[in-house]
Amino acid sequence: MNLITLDSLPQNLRRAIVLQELIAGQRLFQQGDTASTFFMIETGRFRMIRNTIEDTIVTLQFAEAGEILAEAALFSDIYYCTAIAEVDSRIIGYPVESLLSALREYPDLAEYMMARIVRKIQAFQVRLELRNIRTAHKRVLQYLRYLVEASENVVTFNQPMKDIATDLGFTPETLSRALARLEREGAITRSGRSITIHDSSAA
Amino acid sequence: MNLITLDSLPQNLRRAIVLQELIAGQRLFQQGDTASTFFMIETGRFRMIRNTIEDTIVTLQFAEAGEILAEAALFSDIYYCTAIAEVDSRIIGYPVESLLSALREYPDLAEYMMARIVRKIQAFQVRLELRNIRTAHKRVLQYLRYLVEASENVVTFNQPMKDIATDLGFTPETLSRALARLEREGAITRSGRSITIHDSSAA
DNA sequence: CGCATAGTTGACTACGCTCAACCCTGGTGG
DNA sequence: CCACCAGGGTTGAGCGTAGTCAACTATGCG
Repeated sequence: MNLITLDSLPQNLRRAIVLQELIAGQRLFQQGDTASTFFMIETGRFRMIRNTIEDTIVTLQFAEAGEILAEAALFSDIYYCTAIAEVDSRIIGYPVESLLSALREYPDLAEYMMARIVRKIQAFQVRLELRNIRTAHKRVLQYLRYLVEASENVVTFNQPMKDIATDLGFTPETLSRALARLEREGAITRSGRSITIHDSSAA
Repeated sequence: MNLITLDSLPQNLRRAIVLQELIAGQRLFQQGDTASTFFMIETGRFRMIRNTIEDTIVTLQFAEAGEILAEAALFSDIYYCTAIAEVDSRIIGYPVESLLSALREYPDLAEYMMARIVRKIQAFQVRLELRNIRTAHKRVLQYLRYLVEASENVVTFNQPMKDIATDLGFTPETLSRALARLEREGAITRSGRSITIHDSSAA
């Protein structure tokens, strides 16, 4: 949980931050609202959605504990998407003006923030790369490979598989079939909410 | 062309930058190389590719003049993808150490850089949102709407349509059919490399 | 003029989506 | 303790649409 620990923050910023608890289903901010706060998730999970043309709602991403939220708010005056708590969650809010001035004053903080944002770009790049894999079972396998990340070959999900499916750009049915196929072919084995990958080669 | 103009840069950074010319097809850097330089495109266009499992090569994105390249190099020791010049191009290279120390010293520069990176995140988000639109002609139409951006309803392409197709995640054939359908249905009209959109409503 | 490449169009295939039924689990209340 | 219910997950059948392969045209360049 790679947060900026509270006591390492500059005084004036520390005084400005706002802690907030949300229950499942509650909205942190809404698309179109004036953007005055930057967030970091302490516990829980958020779903970022966006209503596009012809009132279809798309899920842009899920943000887990430790991730930053609404980095665009730093340089924009409105939120361009809506954040909904998927489960009970706790977040830290940084008023944009306070944060910006702190970033000017404390190069360490600025560099840390930059690194966080860059990492977020990479996460998007990975997701886009996955979308280029058309066949379901291959995309799913590669997704799992990214998740295990050289640690153990086991990945455990703490969210419903249907959310994994939307994250992958599939319907729950397709994901289910893909996992079944991967298991049948011996690439993975499942037990409960955990999946172990047998061939975790390739980056 | 929103570059950091050379004479507004701090002295030591200005001395460190490296200008480089590449001809079409030349590689700026390669996946796996040690990452020591951050780039900004002055003129031209680059294709970022990545070889993934089973030697399939995917195109992550195209980067145009004015865009930044390899922002991940700032906080990583190797490049995670390969950049190839699509056309003859000119780039500015900033050695990572020089740039990082300049960012610490000059808050304006740091804030500017952060804004650039955040904008890049938003670009990825848009692209991911587009990928959630399954039917080709709808995705293409929405893509065009993002491009026109409230200016005139005309967008002119300076790159082959097959590259637009890969950017959209389609084959050239599918893009061609989608454009033909949109024109047939009266949503757009084409003439040469320009497309005018008649119904540019919706965000 | 000839060649290479991009774009278009057609026919067929393949794979993910949709809709539907069914199973299984966990939680609730009688 | 069991009956019931709701939701997630699985499986099946059929459909729709993008991919694939191929042929053809158009354009630009040597």
